[in-house]
Amino acid sequence: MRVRFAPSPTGYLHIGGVRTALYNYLFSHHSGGKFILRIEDTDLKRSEDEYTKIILDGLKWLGLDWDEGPYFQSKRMALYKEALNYLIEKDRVYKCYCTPDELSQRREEARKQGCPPGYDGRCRKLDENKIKEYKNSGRNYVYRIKTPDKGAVSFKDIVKGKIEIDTGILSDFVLFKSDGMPTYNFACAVDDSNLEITHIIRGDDHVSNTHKQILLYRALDKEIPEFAHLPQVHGTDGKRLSKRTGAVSLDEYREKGYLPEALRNYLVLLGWSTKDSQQIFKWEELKNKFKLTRCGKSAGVFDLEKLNWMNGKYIRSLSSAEIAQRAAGWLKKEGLIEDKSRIPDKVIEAIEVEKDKIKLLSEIPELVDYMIKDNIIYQEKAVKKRLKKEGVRDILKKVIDIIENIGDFNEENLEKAIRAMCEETHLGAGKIFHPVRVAVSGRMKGPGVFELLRVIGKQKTIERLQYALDKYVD
RNA sequence: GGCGGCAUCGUCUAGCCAGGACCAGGACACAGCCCUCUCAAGGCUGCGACAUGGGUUCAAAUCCCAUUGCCGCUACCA
Repeated sequence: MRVRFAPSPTGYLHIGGVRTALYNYLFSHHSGGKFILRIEDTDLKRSEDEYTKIILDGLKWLGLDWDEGPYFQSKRMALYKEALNYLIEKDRVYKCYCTPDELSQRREEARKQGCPPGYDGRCRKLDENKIKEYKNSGRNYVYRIKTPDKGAVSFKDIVKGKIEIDTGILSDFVLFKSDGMPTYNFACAVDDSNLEITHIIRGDDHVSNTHKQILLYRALDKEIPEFAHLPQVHGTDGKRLSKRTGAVSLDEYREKGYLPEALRNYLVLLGWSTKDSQQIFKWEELKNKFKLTRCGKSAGVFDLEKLNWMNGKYIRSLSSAEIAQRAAGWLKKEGLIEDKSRIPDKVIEAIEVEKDKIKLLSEIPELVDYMIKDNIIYQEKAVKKRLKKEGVRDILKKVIDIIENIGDFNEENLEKAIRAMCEETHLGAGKIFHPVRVAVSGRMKGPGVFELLRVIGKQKTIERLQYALDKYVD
């Protein structure tokens, strides 16, 4: 089995496209087939090498390595011309001299009268004089295919089932543009047949192209592959995912700190499921379990909340050292580490105690920076609520005293000593823990106080307690 | 306008093909409780859906028809 992913290099890798690529990858790996990459860059105006690089990088990052390619349509012109010549020989195409202006004018008129707006086929039978006249007036021409007037084109889609249309409504569409480039449908059909693609898995915005392409396979006397049309990915507005309703490019997710394995897992469930609605899959497991026949038919809304949950779930399953490694870029950017390849234990410890809270790699720095950096910011609200209270002065003083005289500065000793202080002073644990947390971190939220103190260290803990005492406590 | 496709909790979905065990199951989100020094995480409970109308049948989420809504295509874009 041979499948392909065929994006056009238009600037970024669309997240919906990524899901298509994923399904292709999974399908081919499920059955030991080949996953082929083809870049559809026939629209020269919009294609750039830089855009191609974005696609390749993105796929690699996600672990969707291809077995063949990338093939570039712009470099396969000989193939399309050859195919065109075959059709000319067989008299299955003709030159059309109509200008774009004429065409759009006629289209408009047809629509007004409620007729199908397709090409009326008037250049199919031009006499010699007319052709001469057109040539002399310097008109350009395109090649159109002669579509059958009667009959039906039908195919059995793996996800949608049988889809049939009347060929009568298919007008003679363009194969070669006047700039000498093949159209999408033509290049696509020629390539898919040349690359011996057995299963075409793509978005369902291509269903209506399929009939045209089948006509082309027939005209070319080529074997028709299987088709599987995946429902679209929509934004929260129910429309096609757009920048308005959320991030559409893979890079944006990458930059926010989503794990590739989490993104994959989320994406695979957007349109596919197992009988028992399993949520979390190991990569290998996914390759085994994925089946096109279990894909849904209706469009799905991209739900960022669920992605966030899943990302957190995946992050929690990693060791703190691994998390730190993966977050190295963000840590460095915020000045928490100097060298991406050598992450200090302190940073890993800080991540360890805040691990359960991480949803995105990019938010790690703000979660742990106060445990690592020297200067911290005391949040106004926290100070007011926990430090500007009666009795806090005595409590903090006592805590400093305890810590100074503690044996080993570890969680057990700390807890034992401070709990003992609770008993002694008849104060509830919160009465002591809360001010201490704010005094050493400047915040009301964070890890348990004892692990917090351990990570900060004895020296710094005492300094901060003293500082808070001097500066904030009445 | 024409043609095609789709329709189960707010969202992703299971169930539909082979009608009954479905007063519709799971997951995210939300609410409450438990745990607890805070925030999370985790556990438990709750809230919440078969688009509408007809039919077929002893029995319909499931089969048929119609309606509605949404999406896509209708280009010398891909």
